[in-house]
Amino acid sequence: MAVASSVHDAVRLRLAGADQRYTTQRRRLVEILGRSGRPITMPEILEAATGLTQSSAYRNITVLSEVGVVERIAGPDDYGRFELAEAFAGHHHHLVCEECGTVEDLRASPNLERVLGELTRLAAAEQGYVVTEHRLELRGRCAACAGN
Amino acid sequence: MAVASSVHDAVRLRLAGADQRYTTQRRRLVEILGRSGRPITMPEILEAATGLTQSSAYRNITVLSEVGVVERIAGPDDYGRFELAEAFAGHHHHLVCEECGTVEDLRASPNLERVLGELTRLAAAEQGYVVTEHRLELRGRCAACAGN
DNA sequence: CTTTCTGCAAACGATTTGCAGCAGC
DNA sequence: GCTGCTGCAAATCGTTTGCAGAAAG
Repeated sequence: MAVASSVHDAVRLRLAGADQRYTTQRRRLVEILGRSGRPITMPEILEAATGLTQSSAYRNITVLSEVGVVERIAGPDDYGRFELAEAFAGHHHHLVCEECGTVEDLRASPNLERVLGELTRLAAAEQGYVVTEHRLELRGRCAACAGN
Repeated sequence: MAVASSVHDAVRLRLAGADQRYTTQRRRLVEILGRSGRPITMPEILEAATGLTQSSAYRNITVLSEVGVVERIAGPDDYGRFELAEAFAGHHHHLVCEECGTVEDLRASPNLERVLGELTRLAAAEQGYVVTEHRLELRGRCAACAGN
């Protein structure tokens, strides 16, 4: 399943706004992240596409982060995980397998999200917080590991 | 506010179960983490108590993690953050300030917890996960930074 | 006393960066 | 063509580890 060209257009636009170019390598990164459907590590990114240099991949991930196209999250191990930002991948949460370390996406129903958003805003307000985003992390065993 | 001696007793017990000793330095770490009321970085830990060596502090944090007394979470920057595990600090969530990077604790209302429980059940059902724990991360501006 | 800690200094590994040549616009 | 990107190799920095002396039980 390829990434929609509208996504590429939007990315190009964001990059242009920061005087950045949408190069072959950056396009490939967006493709890989968009296809994976879950946050992936740098080793996984490099494995998914030959021809990417590690240092340049890091540099480009950084640039894409700065223009709000990519988000970096911290996994259970030493590796950072990268995914398309919510504006491109949609709002979702994460399931972290404590056994194999994989991180999966989870989409919640609009109903639950609405209640969640409201309650979090309320709770945080008690401590003077202005909440801009919420992210839920569920830890446990993924289907594959729970079967063992 | 000092850490209750019952906590120290429980920690000593857990350590003893792994053939580990409850040394002065480990006790001091538990004190610091227990008093902070929020996850703190290694620099903050070392600043909070003179006489702690960095390498030993890391080693002891690792040991305390292994026996389930300390938990390590990833903050917005390069530093890991450490806190007492839920068994000692109670169930709570995190507020991450996008401006200053500080991480605060947030205790949720029963209402909010109920919604989280529902999301958890949903995840388990849809993707075959066995969820053991949930953690909510709210991003935004802390009271100090929102005032600016 | 024995085993586990501690401190020091050196090692590690993910990520970053300087520099010279290449590619987008 | 100018400017910004790429690849390479070296640097950075939080964290880990080896080893010899100190402390817990």
